[in-house]
Amino acid sequence: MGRQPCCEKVGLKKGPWTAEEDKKLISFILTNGQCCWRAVPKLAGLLRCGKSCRLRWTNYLRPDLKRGLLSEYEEQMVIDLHAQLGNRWSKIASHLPGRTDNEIKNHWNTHIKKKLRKMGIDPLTHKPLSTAEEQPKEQKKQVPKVDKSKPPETSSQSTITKAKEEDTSMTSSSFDPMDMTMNNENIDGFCTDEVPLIEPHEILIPGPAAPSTSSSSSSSSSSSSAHSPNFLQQFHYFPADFEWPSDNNTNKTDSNNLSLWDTDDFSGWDLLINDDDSDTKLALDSLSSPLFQCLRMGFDQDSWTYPLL
DNA sequence: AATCCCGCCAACCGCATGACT
DNA sequence: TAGTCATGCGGTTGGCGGGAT
Repeated sequence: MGRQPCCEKVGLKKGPWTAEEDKKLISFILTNGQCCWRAVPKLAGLLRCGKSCRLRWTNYLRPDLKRGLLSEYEEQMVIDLHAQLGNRWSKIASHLPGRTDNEIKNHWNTHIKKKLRKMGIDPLTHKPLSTAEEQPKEQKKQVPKVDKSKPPETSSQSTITKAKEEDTSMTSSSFDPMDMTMNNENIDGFCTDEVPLIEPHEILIPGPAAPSTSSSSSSSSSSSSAHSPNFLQQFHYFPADFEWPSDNNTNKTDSNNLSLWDTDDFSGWDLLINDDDSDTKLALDSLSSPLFQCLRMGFDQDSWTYPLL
């Protein structure tokens, strides 16, 4: 009856992930795509349960993640969406490309709540604190899961969520997170800080096309070892005259490094890959590494998954 | 310099839901 | 159809780092 158990609980590792584990997981996902999390730890050689792997990937390792603080615009988005949706973080996150529910939830609890209180707004009801405090506690509860069609009413007019009558429908509304991604580029203060845990050169991608890299793995989770500049260039993935992005808005120490995380998300790669420059296109078309197969085939920004190879 | 306190956030836990046998 | 499992979600926790004393 049923399926096999997800994982043997015995002997599985818990707690913070090491750089070595991250590398294994990234390599595996980039090679095989996201499927069957139960099998991932076994196949990737990890002593973790699939759930842990999934969380680590979705919350921290996904290349399309934005890192760093939320911009004011994003914060406003979160506030507006929270007013409509309550604590449905995944729904809120789905409107903020590159942000995870966990990240938004944390940000809400640590920053936005305080901010709203300071402004005299109750973060639960989104109403002025004086009146909100008169509300019975029960009414302060978030939207019951069973009644998703009736988001809580708010006194404030939301500029964003008006177009999002039904929260669960991303397709029917005129609100388009991809549009937002584009709009963000014009917004002052939009945070593009990327803080990769692992330097890309440390990622091992199995397969004949993947050049062997020196896996100078360190047991410490955040230390990065010295490595040669423009590591991808060594692999002949890019034309020699390809212009490498400068490192203005990252906090990396070595400005010669190119990080896969230098771009906000994969739309940046898409631009690169769809470059009209035929030489570049030709060079990119000849790529055969699993990583670039992923990139060529297009990162699915709707499901936020990589295509299966 | 040592200790304490507090905020942040990655990761875990438990539950709900849907898929599978 | 019932039992079991995979996955996703939201709430909570615990470790770490930085500031205060």
